[in-house]
Parts: sequence; C-alpha cells; structure tokens
Amino acid sequence: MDKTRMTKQRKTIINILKDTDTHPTAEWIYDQVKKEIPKISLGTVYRNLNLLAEKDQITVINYANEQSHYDGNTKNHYHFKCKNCKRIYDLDLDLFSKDLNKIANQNTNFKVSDHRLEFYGLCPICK
Amino acid sequence: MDKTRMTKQRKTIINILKDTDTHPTAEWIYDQVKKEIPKISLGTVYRNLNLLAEKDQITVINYANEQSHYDGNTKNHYHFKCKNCKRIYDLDLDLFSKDLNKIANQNTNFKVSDHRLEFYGLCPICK
DNA sequence: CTATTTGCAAACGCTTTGCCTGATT
DNA sequence: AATCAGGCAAAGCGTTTGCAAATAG
Repeated sequence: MDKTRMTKQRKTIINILKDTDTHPTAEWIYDQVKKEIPKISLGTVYRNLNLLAEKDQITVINYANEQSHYDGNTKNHYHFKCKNCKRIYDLDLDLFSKDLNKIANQNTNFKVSDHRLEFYGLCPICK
Repeated sequence: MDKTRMTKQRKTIINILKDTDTHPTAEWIYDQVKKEIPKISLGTVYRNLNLLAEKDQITVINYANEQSHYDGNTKNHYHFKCKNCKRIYDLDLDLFSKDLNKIANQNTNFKVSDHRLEFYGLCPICK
C-alpha cells in the first residue's frame, strides 16, 4: 500500500503541473505555489517533484543533476543508455536522421533543423 | 581569424576524446590528462571542453548545467525546444513511438525499451 | 497516536570564474 | 612583445538533506 499523504503542498504542486504545458522549472513552480502557500519552501517543491517523478505521475525533462558527458565523435549518430550499468553506447541508425526532421517539419509549424534521439534499455552485457 | 592557441593541454584533451567512445565525464578526462600533465587543473579541462563544444568539435551529452524542467503530461509525446527563446513545446508525433523502438531493437543487439526524442529549431513566434 | 511531511538552513556536487603567472604565436 | 591560456582556489547555482516541529490518516 501507498503510505504517501496528500498534503496541501503536494496537491497544489500537482494541480499547477497539470494546468500548464510550459514545462516549468522547480523555481517557477515554487513561485506559483507561494501565491497559495506563502510559507512553502523550495525543498518541499523538490521533494514532491522527485516523488511524483518516481511514481511516474510527472516526467523530468533534462535531468540536471547528472554530470555532463562529452562525445568526440561529431559524426551524426544516436546514443543508447543502459538503465542498469549506465554506460552510454553509440548507435548507428542515422538512416532516419533526415527523415525525422522532415516528418517533424511537415507535421508541425515549427522550423525543425535538428533533433536528439536517445534510446534506453539493457545492453548486451546486462541483459 | 581564430585566435585560439594549440596548447599541450588542449591537444591532449582532444586526443583523449578522439580516442575513446566511452562518452566520458570531465572528471574522467581530467584523470587521463593528469597522467601526461600532472599539474593540469580541472578548470582547464572544463574551459577546453566548453570551447571545443562551441566550435562543434565535440558534443555535450546531457548538459548538466541547466535547470531541470518538469512535465505534468504523462501521455507519450515529444518535445521541441526553440533555439532562440528556449521555450519547450509539446509535439504530437507519437506515430513513430513504437516503430522507433522496434527499428532500434531489430538493428542492434541492445534490448531497447524506451527512447527520448527532442527536436530543435525555431518556433512559430521566433522564425 | 505516529509515521510522513514540512520549513529552514546548511551541505553537496558539478561547473564556472577571477586573478595572476606562464606559454604560444 | 602582446595576448591567449593555465593553475589555483573561491564562488556559483541548482538540488539535496538533517533536524525538529507540524500534520494527515
């Protein structure tokens, strides 16, 4: 059973997130919640965001707390990250590369020039 | 003209990056360079990595230095980031979603269960 | 009641930066 | 010789955490 409690802090954070499509930062959410709960702390916002992400009720875009990784290979290629050992592998599927941009351009009104595609799962060693 | 100088620190960092496909962190690179240049500082490694990335000689995988962004929409969807205004938009192209995993599975020996795809370019407001 | 959550503030970890010295062109 | 780059250490910044007080169930 789930021992989590629905505090007014948590409820407010969830509502704010469900009501926007601006993909906000913790700081922005914090500012919004403060309008309703002036004494809320930023730590509480982070704790709740992490909890919600763990329960897959929200998604984290660009997890900022990892180290940066660098790639000396500038040829266009994709990456695969093993969920188990965290290793990053190169993937040779540039077949789509141009197609993906084209499809995105044709189906939206953005001027798409680039994309980043990353796969996740288990590598040969871990599976 | 390019006023950058080819120091032995810079040269060593480039060589190390070109010689590996492990997508290392700054710290790992630092440890490698130290074997040749024991007095090199971590700051120098970072300065060079940033410089090389700016000149597109290397790629940064997951820029750790940005803030995290959160998405309350758990429906499978892609994102578009405007290079100019930095706004993040939703994109409705889940058409491929399953296909991309399938293709990756068929063409590699990884067990692919997931992926993240992000497009870049100019949004309607900025273009 | 009592275990979970909060507020607060301090700590953390990665990255950046200021200052001065050293090296490259 | 002039200016770019490096070393060192401190600062920056987003995020996490320890602790005591508050509160949901």
